Amino acid sequence: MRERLPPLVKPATRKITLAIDVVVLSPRAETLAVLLARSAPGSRERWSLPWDAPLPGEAFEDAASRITEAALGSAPALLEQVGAFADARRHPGDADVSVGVVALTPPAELSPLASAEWFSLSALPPLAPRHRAIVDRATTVVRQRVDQSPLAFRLLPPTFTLSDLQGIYELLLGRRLHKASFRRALQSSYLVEPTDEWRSEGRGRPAQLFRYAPRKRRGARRGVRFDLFTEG
Amino acid sequence: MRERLPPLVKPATRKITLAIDVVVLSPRAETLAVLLARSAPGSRERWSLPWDAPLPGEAFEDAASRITEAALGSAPALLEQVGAFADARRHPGDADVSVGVVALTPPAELSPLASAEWFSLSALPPLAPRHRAIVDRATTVVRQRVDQSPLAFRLLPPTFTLSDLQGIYELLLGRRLHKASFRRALQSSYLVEPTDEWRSEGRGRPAQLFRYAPRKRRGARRGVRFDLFTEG
DNA sequence: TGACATTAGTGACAATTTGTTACTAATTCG
DNA sequence: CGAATTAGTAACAAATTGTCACTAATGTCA
Repeated sequence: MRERLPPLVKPATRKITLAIDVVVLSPRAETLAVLLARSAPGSRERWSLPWDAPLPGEAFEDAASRITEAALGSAPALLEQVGAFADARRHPGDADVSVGVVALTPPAELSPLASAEWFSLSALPPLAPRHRAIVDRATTVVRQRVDQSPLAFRLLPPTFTLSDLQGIYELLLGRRLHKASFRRALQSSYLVEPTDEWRSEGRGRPAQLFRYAPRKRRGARRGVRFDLFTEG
Repeated sequence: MRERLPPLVKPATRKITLAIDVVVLSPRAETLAVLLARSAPGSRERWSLPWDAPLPGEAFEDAASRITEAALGSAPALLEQVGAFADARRHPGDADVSVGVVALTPPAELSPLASAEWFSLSALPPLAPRHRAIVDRATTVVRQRVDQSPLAFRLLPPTFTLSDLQGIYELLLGRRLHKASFRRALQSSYLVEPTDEWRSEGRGRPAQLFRYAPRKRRGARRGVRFDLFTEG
């Protein structure tokens, strides 16, 4: 019904190519690992993040889930967008713009598909510059969100010991935590509940298994922390 | 020199349109205000976020700065990307994908350009659904970053009183803060330094003016806070 | 002029949270 | 069996944070 008038602001006329690039993270052998896909022969780098163009009408998260499944064999436990990337840095498929997504998945019993392999975050092979930037951004985002969202629980099986959980936090934060303090904080957060199962892991006292089961909490309401530039 | 071989993974072939949509925020009359641009006659909504397609080769931040300047008359003090948006929600220019950017600017003495106007965040006019989503995301991002990055200082003039600063934090956090605690925390953060100027603001004791001048700090190294789902 | 309202800035103490030590418990290994 | 190993916790010390009550410097107005 409404008339078509020339807009004051010019509409977006330029067409560009878009890729979804996924950083799949999983704990593996005491470190965080990234899933990389073998590149086509003749590519400049031998490995790349799993990526693809979104299908028409497909949401970013759906595309990221599909891409992860194609490389890993199963869907990830959590997806989160980490931003759009368009700097001059080269993309393996020469996409003009990339949307970076981080995917978390618990340690897999199964291997990834033949064309993909896990690499420790601290020992990545050469990647296309834009992929390198997306990996860096993804790890930063994960570290920042670790105590505002239940990320850590997505990197564990449905039941886990408190030592397992602490290990994930140490992996993500990159530093050791104190056992008693960690458990006390967890206690007062009402995020987990005990199951009646115990797991005997080789030697030492068996550990009780817990599950992620967040309950209502009295809001904390603290003052400002000015956690600016926390270095060292 | 390297040969061109057909890649295993299909390259991104589909072309799409891209817009940069900017949420310009500024404190205004005791609340946070957003800068909106008057829409072209015949548009479905009368107001929209300032937006445009990026120029060829132009970085997101540069585009956002240019777009802000076109609506506000001056460049913003800080820009931060808040993510890519591609859900079915309608964009005023029918862009397939939007990159949302939040821009912060101190309270302006000057009015924005004739085609733009400030609206309180709590009383926005109807916006295209995708713009609405970008505004919501931008405010969430700003609230989350407020104590990890010097956002608050970008919403103030170069010199300001500690009461001004506390007011910005209260605006951003949406709750009152305690004066003595706020100042003590600020003290130990080494983020501001006093000038030798004082400002008399109507009645009451004059306040000393400070400037943002972050200095080195011993890293805090706290344990995990599990600040999950802090509600109420 | 001088009381008082108003805003800035701070000292001191209480309440709470966090860091740490040192213990007890339950298991495997030899 | 005792030593080694991992889980789990009590108790205290140290640090941080919440709060109150105060002092300071101005404008207002009878």
